[in-house]
Amino acid sequence: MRIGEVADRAGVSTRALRYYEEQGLIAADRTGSGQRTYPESAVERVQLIQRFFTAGLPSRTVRQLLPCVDTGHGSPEAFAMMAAERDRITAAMADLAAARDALDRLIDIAHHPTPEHCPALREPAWAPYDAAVTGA
Amino acid sequence: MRIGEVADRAGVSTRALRYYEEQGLIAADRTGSGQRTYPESAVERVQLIQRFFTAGLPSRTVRQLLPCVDTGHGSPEAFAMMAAERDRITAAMADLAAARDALDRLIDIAHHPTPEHCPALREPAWAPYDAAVTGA
DNA sequence: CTTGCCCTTGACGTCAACGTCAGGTTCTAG
DNA sequence: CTAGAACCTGACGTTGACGTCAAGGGCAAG
Repeated sequence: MRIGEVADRAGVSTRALRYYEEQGLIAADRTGSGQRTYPESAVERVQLIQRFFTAGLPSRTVRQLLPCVDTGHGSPEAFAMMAAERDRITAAMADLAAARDALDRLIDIAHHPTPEHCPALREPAWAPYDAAVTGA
Repeated sequence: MRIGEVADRAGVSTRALRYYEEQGLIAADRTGSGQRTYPESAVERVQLIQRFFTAGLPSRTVRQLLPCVDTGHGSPEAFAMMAAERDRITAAMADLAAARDALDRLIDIAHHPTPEHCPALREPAWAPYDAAVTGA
């Protein structure tokens, strides 16, 4: 498969694929004339990379991760990193949930025919998170 | 309150506060000599802004959102935007969950004393998402 | 008055994952 | 053989939320 087909099937641009190669995330064979050639598995690999990028992992981290995908085992540092990223993702999900709750509250408040300028806005319904947890 | 105290209490830099003002997210009174003065409520407001930023909302969107926080009601466009952002956040949470699952699987696979180079890696356990849903 | 910390504006730097353009080569269909 | 698609490398542009440095003004303590 050449780069265009991989791009189409994986839903990314060819520029992205060349960037991935530049970052050491995918390898490509070359034809005699220098054109890249990918195996079928490249499509899935690209989609996995995309999934990690979407989750906020930087390319440097993904680069350390992918060998584990290939070999099926990882160094202790790799484990630590994976665990750390897992925790980071979990925390990010909590942050998203908090923001969505704030939005929901805002939608709810603004949607109700507010009687006398809604006192609920005075309650720090979105603020006490850090104050309560951090306890600073 | 002057800018430094707000920054400390909200857990952001003074640069960030000036940036927020520049983007029309917070207003500040000025003393005769030009120094910014904030009310107590600024701390909560900044924390709310941070929460939205963390959730991936751009400053432009937050700027459209905050008047609804202040007035307690919003235009139909504001409603549409809030709903859209809510959906985007929900989708982002799903993406995070998918990436975390992939990581968990990777951790699980790599942690087990893999017998013969783990065939589970050959199952496209992380890929079929788009393929199955998009149906392309 | 001076030391020193906090404040001001202005402007350039950063980082990541690409987008985009330029200028040239290669493959493919007719 | 020739047009045109697809590919190549190289390099600069983009975006957002700030960081950081420069050069100066303001203000309470001693």
